Amino acid sequence: MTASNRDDEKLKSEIRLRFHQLGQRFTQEREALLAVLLTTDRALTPQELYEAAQKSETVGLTTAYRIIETLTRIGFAQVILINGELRYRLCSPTHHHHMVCTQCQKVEEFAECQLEGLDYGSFHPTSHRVEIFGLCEQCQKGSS
Amino acid sequence: MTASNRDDEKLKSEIRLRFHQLGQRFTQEREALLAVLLTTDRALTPQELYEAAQKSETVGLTTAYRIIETLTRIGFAQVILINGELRYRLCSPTHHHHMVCTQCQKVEEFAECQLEGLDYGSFHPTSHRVEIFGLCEQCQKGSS
DNA sequence: TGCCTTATCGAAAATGGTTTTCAATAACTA
DNA sequence: TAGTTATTGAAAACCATTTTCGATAAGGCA
Ligand SMILES: [Mn+2]
Ligand SMILES: [Mn+2]
Ligand SMILES: [Zn+2]
Ligand SMILES: [Zn+2]
Repeated sequence: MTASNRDDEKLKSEIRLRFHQLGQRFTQEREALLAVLLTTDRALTPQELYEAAQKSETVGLTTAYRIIETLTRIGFAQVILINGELRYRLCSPTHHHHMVCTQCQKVEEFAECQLEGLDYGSFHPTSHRVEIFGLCEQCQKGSS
Repeated sequence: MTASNRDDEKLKSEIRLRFHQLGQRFTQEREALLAVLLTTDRALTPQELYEAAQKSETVGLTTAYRIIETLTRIGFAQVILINGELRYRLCSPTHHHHMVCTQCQKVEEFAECQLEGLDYGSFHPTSHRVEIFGLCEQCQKGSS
């Protein structure tokens, strides 16, 4: 099963380009970690990312933390709080929001955004976050 | 400056009632901690809650953690992720969302919710979270 | 009111996720 | 290919949160 909602090849080359612009090297370890992030639709903990990447390449947990930090900082990943845990998901850099399965941590993106016309009074908004929590199709069947 | 958006007296008695129903005692420590939460409009870290309560009553940090856990579990407080930190805010138990100042951590509630009519496809939604980040009125002036 | 049961408190220790350190290594450039 | 320098990862440090457990106090009841 391939990850949905994103154009993975496009995203991958965008990330490579950005890394290059920032003078970052494209190491085997980063390649392996990024491959994991590109082929999952779940939001992962750093530990999970580390374990998954381990299957194809020897990577350190520290390196998993580092790539998460970098990707999040430059806007290619987002943190999501699910069941009290911080998890990370590769994201397309366009504006979108998330449907989050609280059972398997699958994250589906959706683009509709209803927040534009709202009245915020004297508050000056700069960004926002919308998360729909629930059960994905698979998890509805599994645990009816 | 008193906390906005909530009817603090009403909220306080609701919490007392709920605590009583659960067989929880209303100790001096909880009184002091709750007083802090009721009189601030900021989302606090456990450490900040502890320090603020300390001014009127001797409280342990552990107790601050415990009341946050309890209030969150029974729906009278919510966790918000601000600048990478988990912060907690007393909340009215009615459905609402948040405008969050990323500078002073002030949280204003708003009730409008545009998410009802959306099409979630095969995803089964159970709850959602909407957060508007930005600058409150004070912080706009202060750091122009 | 005073007693008794038991929830609660908090200091200290344990836990565990995340960050820092630093010497060895590998990626890019010329 | 050689040289420069970003990157790696094991180990240590860090620090927020949880657990432990003996002492304390809340609150129901006689
Ligand atoms: Mn996304
Ligand atoms: Mn609220
Ligand atoms: Zn699921
Ligand atoms: Zn502010």
